[in-house]
Amino acid sequence: CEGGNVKTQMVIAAMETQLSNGPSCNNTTNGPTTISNNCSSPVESGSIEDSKTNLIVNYLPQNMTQEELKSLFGSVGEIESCKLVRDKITGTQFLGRFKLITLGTIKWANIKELGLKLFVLFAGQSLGYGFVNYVDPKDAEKAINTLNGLRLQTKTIKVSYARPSSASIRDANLYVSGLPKTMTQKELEQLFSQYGRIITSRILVDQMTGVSRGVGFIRFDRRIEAEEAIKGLNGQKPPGATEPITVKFANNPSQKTSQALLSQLYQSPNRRYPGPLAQQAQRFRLDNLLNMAYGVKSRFSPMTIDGVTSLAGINIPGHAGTGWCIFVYNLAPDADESILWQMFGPFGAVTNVKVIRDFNTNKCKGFGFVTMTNYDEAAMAIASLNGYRLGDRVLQVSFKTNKTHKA
DNA sequence: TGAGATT
Repeated sequence: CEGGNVKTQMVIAAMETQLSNGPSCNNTTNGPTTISNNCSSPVESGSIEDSKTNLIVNYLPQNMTQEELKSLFGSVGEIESCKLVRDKITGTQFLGRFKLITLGTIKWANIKELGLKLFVLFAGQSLGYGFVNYVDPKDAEKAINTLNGLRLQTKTIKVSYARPSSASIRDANLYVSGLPKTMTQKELEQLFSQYGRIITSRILVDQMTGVSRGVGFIRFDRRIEAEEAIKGLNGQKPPGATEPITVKFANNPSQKTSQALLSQLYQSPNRRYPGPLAQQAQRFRLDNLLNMAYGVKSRFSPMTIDGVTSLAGINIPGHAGTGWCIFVYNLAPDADESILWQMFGPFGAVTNVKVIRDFNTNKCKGFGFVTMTNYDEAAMAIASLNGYRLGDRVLQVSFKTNKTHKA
């Protein structure tokens, strides 16, 4: 993770499993027969004896590794243990005959400069905080004195004693909406401070105008304080406000979006486009995700943030007004339109396909175009079909760019 | 509904 690039390690692990009572492999199932959650409860750690040696370090730079953290804090004294907290496995679910393992925070990622929107799972990436447990309490104290407030890249790290982990200090983050646009962060804190100790607060602003979006976050020290603030402030009008505010617990992003992922994957094209390739389409998605998750070298190319940013220099993908134009490269000389319909149809509405042929031989020149109506379906088709082996060829599939326009 | 404060 160097040079400020956004690294996305994995997108999702989707693992095909042979369930003992599951359908056979060539049986088309249209949906989950069983949904189960195998989330194990987190192991709580920390103890009284650690309270003078164990530190929590917040606001670490995104790309800082555990080794770097250890190196930095090791300069103060001998470290008993050190851990950078990273995104982790969040759940296991069954999707028909597929076992779906979600390995982190799943988000729609907007790649604004490319006009792309991708469904990406951020797994294994730093959550921006960590723990350092010293052997000697004196070193812990020294680390607070010398490293708290240290500037690292764009961040100012915070070093403080970690409390023994317990449920009472977890999930104390609140989402607040309906705030008056004129309300400042300080006023927001004043409003909430009556319910407990505020750790952090934030008001979201419009990126263009800098004007408040009327939405903010309040992180309390303790869960119970957050609960009391919801009771006291949800549906209430702040002083001087004309509208009531909404106060609720902030999303646990990975959980919420896992559901979105499930419905996304389960949005089976089978019903609309019956046929042998329809089943493959879903299979492609899962295989593709599996490969991305495990870094398996295979016929599929992971479509990660990195994969996209590596395309920097290519202009906004081709939106022709009538739909999203997709460039398909490395088709065989005898390829025809029907193969494009078959491959892309299962992913959604296809309005046009074209194989580019040599004028004299009438053989395919190795590439073609597909136009799809809906962005999300086009993106999913690209993510799934890029790297797909068709016969003895590995296809390259991407949004059409200006570079290929003349062809 | 952002970054990232309880492993």
